Amino acid sequence: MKTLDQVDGALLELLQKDARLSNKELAARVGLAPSSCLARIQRLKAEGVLRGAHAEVDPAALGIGLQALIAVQLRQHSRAQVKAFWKHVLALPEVLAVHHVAGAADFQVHVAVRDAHHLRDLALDAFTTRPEVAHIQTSLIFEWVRKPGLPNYRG
Amino acid sequence: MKTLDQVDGALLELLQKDARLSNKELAARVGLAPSSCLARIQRLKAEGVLRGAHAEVDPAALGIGLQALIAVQLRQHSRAQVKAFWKHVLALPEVLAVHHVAGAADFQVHVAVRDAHHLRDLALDAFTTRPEVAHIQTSLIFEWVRKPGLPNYRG
DNA sequence: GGAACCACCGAATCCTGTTCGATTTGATGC
DNA sequence: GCATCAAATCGAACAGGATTCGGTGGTTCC
Repeated sequence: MKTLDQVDGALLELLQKDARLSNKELAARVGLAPSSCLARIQRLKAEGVLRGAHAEVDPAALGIGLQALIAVQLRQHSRAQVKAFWKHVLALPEVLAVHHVAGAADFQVHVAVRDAHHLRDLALDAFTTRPEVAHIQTSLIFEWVRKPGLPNYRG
Repeated sequence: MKTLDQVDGALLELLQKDARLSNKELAARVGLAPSSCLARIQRLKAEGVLRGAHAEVDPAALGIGLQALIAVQLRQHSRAQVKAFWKHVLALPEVLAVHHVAGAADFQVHVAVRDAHHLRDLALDAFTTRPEVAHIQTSLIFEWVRKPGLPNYRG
């Protein structure tokens, strides 16, 4: 992977803010001809720097009434248990994100559910009953924000 | 906001997987004419269901060597303190996401930093020294995944 | 100095996005 | 059952963007 220059950084920043910008618009913003801009973006994709783009949707519109963070402690920390739990939890439709962490808990799982009833069922059926799970602690999410884009420590 | 039908759901799902799909392609996938498809998408945007699209970028390419979850406990839970902390933390470039939760901690903050040194400085300078912060606990992230797209509890 | 290389540009072509009027579909009221 | 209205869809036409390609300028390395 070649190192990124200022223009690459600017392109990535723009696309992280709005992935639907046209190539022409992008080119104008960074001061490049559309053809050159396109070449850059194709290179970034080929190198794996640009991994894709995802639309952001209003959770309420999809019937999601509440979200929670579930901190999970496993009984053992064997590779097999970690892998099994990881795979299981990723397959659940309610799960938005999974973090495997070092700390008080082993996993932090972000889930989106219809309502409190749904959350209880999920916690009981998909977490507590799992053999590798020792203990869980559920935290209701009042509000959350994800900043679009990563910080750039190169440019 | 009007209720979403099957086609709306399919469009949202497709766009959450790949926000750069062309209108023509989208139309073909859901079995609509491009013009009708465009009208749908404009309606979804106008209603606030479709909020935007963001590119996904390889963290390593931007010089991000490690990430962490920081659980924060405030001294008091006054509205003023919560708001002050929220605003402060959102302004930090290292912060990817903030969750205001009900549970053992008051906030869960997801941060991305260059290295362990950078993380220590961040914890000390931007968290521990804050007057409203009583206690923090940092968990290193080994690995994490965000599933693209929300579950749809309507369709 | 010269040759190879790289990124860039601008024009030409092809394709897509978008608009608009006509048509169909479905619901409502008589 | 039939007429009426509103909403959604379609297809054609126009405008504009995406993509390709040959040529140019600058840089590096013999």
